[in-house]
Amino acid sequence: MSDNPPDISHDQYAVRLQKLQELRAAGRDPFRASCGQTHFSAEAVRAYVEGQDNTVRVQVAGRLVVFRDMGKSQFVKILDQQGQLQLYVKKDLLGDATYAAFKKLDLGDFIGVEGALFKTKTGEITVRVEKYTLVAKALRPLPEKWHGLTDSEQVYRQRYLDLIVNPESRDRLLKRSRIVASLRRTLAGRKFIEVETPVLENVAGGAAARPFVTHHNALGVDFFLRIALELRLKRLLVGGIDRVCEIGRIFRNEGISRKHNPEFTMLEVYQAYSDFRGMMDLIQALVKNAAQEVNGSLELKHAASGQVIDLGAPWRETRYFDLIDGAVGAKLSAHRGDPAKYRAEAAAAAQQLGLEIHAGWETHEIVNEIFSKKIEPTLIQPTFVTHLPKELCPLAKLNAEDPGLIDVFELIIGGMEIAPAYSEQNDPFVQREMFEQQIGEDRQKMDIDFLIALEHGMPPAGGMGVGIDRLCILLTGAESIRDVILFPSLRPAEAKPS
RNA sequence: GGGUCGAUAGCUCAAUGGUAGAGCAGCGUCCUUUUAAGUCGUUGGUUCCGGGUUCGAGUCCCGGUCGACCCA
Repeated sequence: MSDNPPDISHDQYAVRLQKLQELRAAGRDPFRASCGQTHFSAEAVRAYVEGQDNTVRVQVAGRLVVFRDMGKSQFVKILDQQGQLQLYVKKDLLGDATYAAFKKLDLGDFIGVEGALFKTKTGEITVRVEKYTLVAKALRPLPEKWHGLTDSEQVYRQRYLDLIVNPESRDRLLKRSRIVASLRRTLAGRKFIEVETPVLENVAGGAAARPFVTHHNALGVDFFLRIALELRLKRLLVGGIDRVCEIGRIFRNEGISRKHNPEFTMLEVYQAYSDFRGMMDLIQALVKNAAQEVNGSLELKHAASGQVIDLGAPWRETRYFDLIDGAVGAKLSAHRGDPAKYRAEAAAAAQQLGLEIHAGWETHEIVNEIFSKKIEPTLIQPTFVTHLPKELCPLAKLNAEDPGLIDVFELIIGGMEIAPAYSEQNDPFVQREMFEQQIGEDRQKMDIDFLIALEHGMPPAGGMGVGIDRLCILLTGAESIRDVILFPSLRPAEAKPS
């Protein structure tokens, strides 16, 4: 009579689609259902009263991720934002028809259940299911439950799958959220006002980096995506907001690496009447509170070096040129007064250390190459590097004793730059001169309005930038910035038919 | 931008230049306290894409795409 139906048993999408159509034919659309939820998974486990099986009732919901089917009963697990929770489903509790329908569910489906808590003979707190509702059907199968998803490309492009099957990935997301919340609490406790300033700017200033360019159609002008928060926040200091901060996305049109993503998150803080030394106190509070919040400890394992980073010990403070002289093994800094000699000695020292230097580099760039290649990676314990050469930042105050240096620190932890801080330059004449030296003749790059703001008077201030992504790498033990950024920048995927 | 490595079933991985396999998932069976549950059976492949060498290519060569790592 009729043809045999095609064998779809190998096609998991087709099998699931057929089940969905059968449900709809029976008048049940799982995408229209909803359910109650009294507890998340971890809350349900905590709600259990020891020795009091079947007394505490809960409604829980989540995605089915484990089936252990024993015929007339089965243990299954659902996953919600707090983790997994085991459910026990029995035929004689649900009745034949309902139990048969439950057995047709697929891994990945979302269900809501109602029942009482009990403890199994192996000691796992479990919900004895009395009622269930399928609330969303999954048409595609989950990745493998034991190994999870390992293909890094799929992890980044389909982060939702990574979050479902790799618990450490979900943990990192949760930790990042708590780190940021902790930073906000610490700042609020010190009376900082959090603001939001524009991402689209006419002049991309406050740092040395290539910006992204975009276009505004109605105005007919190009905008730059911001490369720093600094110049906007300092205008707010001028405007009388004495302690101001912003946690914001910034964009730098530069290379991608384990420590760099084109868009990343920066915390910048500005505190009037303070200076870079005041920022030392603040950053220690920010980092220690966040570490305590997320790890319950001030000790961190630094995977790359095997060392234990002790945030509780006094943080080392050292001068930039002391580190340089130490790495070079000679008094390189003694030649700073003699430009030709200084350059020759710096180049010789860099070459001796096996560094490649470029003919066009300024002397301070050669010296900083020594710093970033030979010194920074060795600074595992928290280290404030102070008294940097002024060329490295045109927005900081010059040192009173040595105007070739600036009143700043660079905080290094785990071989990574975590936070630079300055005594902020508020002399409009010096600031204009520093800008001119930095950008030369290119008036387009000069933020004139910022200079006007300074002429209205800006209080002395300490300012600091904290790379949130890098702080998260440090505090979560991640190997790459892509592990702490949910959707890292990638090339477009080849269009694949589904 | 350069170098090295990688891409095989939905996922995790095998496969001397000679019939593309396993585990999980799926499908069918047994099992009412399991812990990567177990048990018996079973389906499933554009080997990333395009060329080339060869009697024969997942494997060798060339080009490309995407990713990882290192370097700039």
